[in-house]
Amino acid sequence: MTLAKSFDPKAIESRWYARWEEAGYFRASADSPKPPYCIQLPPPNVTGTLHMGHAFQQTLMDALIRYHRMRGYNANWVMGTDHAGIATQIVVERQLQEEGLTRRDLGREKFLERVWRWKQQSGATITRQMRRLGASGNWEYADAEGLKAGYFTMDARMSRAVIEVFVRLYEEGLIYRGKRLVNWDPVLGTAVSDLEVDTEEEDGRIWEIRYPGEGFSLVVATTRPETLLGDVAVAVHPEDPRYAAFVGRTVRLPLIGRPIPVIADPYVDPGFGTGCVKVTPAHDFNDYAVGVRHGLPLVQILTLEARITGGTPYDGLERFEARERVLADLRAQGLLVSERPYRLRVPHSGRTGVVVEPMLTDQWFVRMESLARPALEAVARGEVTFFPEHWAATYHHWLENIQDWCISRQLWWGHQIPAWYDEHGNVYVARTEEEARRKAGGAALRRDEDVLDTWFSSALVPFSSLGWPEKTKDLEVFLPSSVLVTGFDIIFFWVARMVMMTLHFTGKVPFRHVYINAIVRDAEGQKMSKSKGNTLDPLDLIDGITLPELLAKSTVGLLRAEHKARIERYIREHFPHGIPAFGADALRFTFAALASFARTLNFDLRRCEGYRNFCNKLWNAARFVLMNTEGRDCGLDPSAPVALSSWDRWIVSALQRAEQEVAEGFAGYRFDNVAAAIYRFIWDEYCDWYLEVAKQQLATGGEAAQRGTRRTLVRVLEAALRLAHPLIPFITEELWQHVAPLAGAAGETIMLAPYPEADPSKRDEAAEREVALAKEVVNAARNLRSEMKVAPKERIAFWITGSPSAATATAMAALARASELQVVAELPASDSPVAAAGPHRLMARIAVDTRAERERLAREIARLEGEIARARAKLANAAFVERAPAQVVAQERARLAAFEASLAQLRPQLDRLAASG
RNA sequence: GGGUGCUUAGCUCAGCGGUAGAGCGCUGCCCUUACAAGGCAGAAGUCGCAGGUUCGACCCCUGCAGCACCCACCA
Repeated sequence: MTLAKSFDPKAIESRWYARWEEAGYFRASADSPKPPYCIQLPPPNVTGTLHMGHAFQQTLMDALIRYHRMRGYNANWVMGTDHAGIATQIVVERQLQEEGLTRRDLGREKFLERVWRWKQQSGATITRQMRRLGASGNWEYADAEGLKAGYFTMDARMSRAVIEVFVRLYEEGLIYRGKRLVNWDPVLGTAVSDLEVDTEEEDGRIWEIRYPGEGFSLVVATTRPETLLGDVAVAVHPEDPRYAAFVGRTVRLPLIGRPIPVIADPYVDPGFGTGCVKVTPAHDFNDYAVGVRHGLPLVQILTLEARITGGTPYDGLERFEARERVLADLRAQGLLVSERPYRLRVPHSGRTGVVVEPMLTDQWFVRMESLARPALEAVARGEVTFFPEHWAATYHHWLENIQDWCISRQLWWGHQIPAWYDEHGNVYVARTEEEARRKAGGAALRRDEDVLDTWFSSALVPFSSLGWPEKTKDLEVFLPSSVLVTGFDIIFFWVARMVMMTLHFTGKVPFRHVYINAIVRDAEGQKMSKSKGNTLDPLDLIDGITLPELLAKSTVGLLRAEHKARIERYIREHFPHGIPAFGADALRFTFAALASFARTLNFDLRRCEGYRNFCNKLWNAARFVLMNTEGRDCGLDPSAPVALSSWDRWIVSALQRAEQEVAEGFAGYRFDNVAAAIYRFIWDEYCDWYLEVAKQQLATGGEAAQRGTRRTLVRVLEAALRLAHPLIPFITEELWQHVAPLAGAAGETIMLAPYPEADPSKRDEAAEREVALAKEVVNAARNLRSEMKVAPKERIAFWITGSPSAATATAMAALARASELQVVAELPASDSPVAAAGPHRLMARIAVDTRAERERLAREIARLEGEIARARAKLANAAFVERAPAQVVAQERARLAAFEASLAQLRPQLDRLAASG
């Protein structure tokens, strides 16, 4: 069967994934005798869609999984999806909003039904997209819901582990409940953790306000004048002489008239502002600490919706409105001393972007200190290793300064906290309501309404996905997993917490390696964002998309209509013809090629196009090989004589080198090096040199030589396909099916074929040297042809000195279009163009364009003279000769000699041309 | 205020104490029966700046500049 002239990714990809999955190639089991290799997928949001970051990360994971599977490991890629509490709830609430409803209109039960429905309906999207990418995940593993999507963090099994962990931590005193100041998102109406708050610098204002006392007054500086309603003191530094006399006295709170004390606290920086600080313990983290130290009361002046409350004249006003009213009133009363522009840091909710408010509420916390210590030690001891290693410093820094983790969220979508209260407010933490009731002695109980932070369940994934709290064999075999592949943005959210929780509950680290992948940006290094229009959908890169379709999908559902024109402009400029279909393999190869240890990855469509071309190159190379080997003797019969040329031995040797490079690349998570080694081997060596030489060998070689060439062609190609399979699974499978039988390789899929390992015994230094020289001669000949403007098709004869090898002769005929290679002791005295290549001197037997040749020679001579001057200067330096390693000095001498020999040949030729011309 | 990373060809990026590299782009010539998504040849970089170490620095050290990001309670 013959292959199409160019490869069609769509046709190939649709064929293979379903077959692989149905055949069960992705499965792994704890009962396998093979050594385990396990990766936990960072579970994507169940209702989400695949973006470039996912596609990148998953490509690398799949490459690792396929690589190890082929190497004989029991490769288990544990799949799953995350319920993503806040994100998912927001989406569904937005849907309700369009119907004019709120979640409270529905009530908790109905609302949750609605979220589950949305989850069922959209949950397949992202796993379907992952399949398009070729992700060979173990979909059936931990698949409690029977959806072939792995676990879901809220499925029965995972939920059980969450409850168990919560109860145990509570019983150990590591979870506690308390009224604390927490970051509050007034739009979502929930607490968020420190990590979910993004502090941004903004242009704002700072005001100075006078607080009058008896016979004196103090001026405080503030960026939030409305909070003075909740002030309970004015603080000064204990050693500030300006204010020492007033400490212990009282000032009156402007607008309110409440008397508040002047206190001394070292927290105050006397050098900043006026040196007086208003203290609002109920609405500021620092002031809270001050309040605690001084036993000050808490005056709450904001509702959970961030409106003023507390019996002030401003009650009911929204906080920013209240600010303006307070300022106006202060101004009216002459208490506003100054107003200046000011750069300030404003905390925003990572989810809604709204300004968060420190709010005094009852919340659940995890005590982190004792959990953090072992997690630090595990990394310090090298039980967990970061790639690139500098990320360990980030990890350490956070864990060393860790704060208690607020885990309760005032949401409905999530794991409801397993705590019940009796009518007296006593709390009973239990696995079930029954158990709680027993503990409460049968009292009537009410369950805590809050749910857990999504990251709480995520932190348990390394063991909960393996069946914990049962003592399963999976836990023994697949924990710790081999490597975690994830982004640096969730080192705190997820990585550190997994290490802490897994160590605490299993005594094992969750994973041995952490590979921190780069963040995907656009080609110009800009963050991808929908409002810029520079996002790329991995599926569009795979399938292609027309300009109108791209415009339509990029501008649909925009939050701000005014962005539309800008986005359209961006897209028309950057994707004037839409996006061609590159196919999953090209996309994957691009990701791998760009995956160096840099922290950003600028995704360039042109790179993707280049690697699509690479796939096409591979396709056509296979086509050529099949055309020349199918139905012919490929040397499978061991009794038939096989003759191997230096070129045949060389390509096998080069393959070993490539295999070695690939192995090193994978071992160090240098996917860019893996991709480069494969690319270079297939394109630069196999296609550009070996295939061309093979044509010659097949055309002119004897029976045994042809057999040897065919055998080498198919065998090397077959191995190269296996070598490339982890990066480009679809095309390699398609081609392998055709090529493998000719190479004598058996098996129903390349996926399970053994991965090629470098075999030192197949290295052939002699062949490599011979071919290197042959290439040099060919290059020199090609250069002569090109410089002398010989027509590409024209065959010309060459003279050559020295004793060219058979490899050189073959290559000259195949690649330099030499009609004849005449070996001579000395080049004839002729004006014909001359070049030097290693020990050889080469002369093209053509009528010369004297001027062009003189110019060419002069250029070449100048280059040689430059090299010679540099080498001589180096060798003339006594210090260099004495102190540099002998090998380096010898190498320098050899270079000099080679340059001089070449020069000695070219200079007389130039003289001769000068004389004759 | 701490901390991390980056600065190499037009663009995107590798690199290494001993001859500056790749992909894309660019120039010229070729529709040579595997591939024009291709072939061949070629141009192109004082490796951010200034010092230092060294026989030798793009690489190691110090300082500086610029860019990016992370953390942090200065009202």
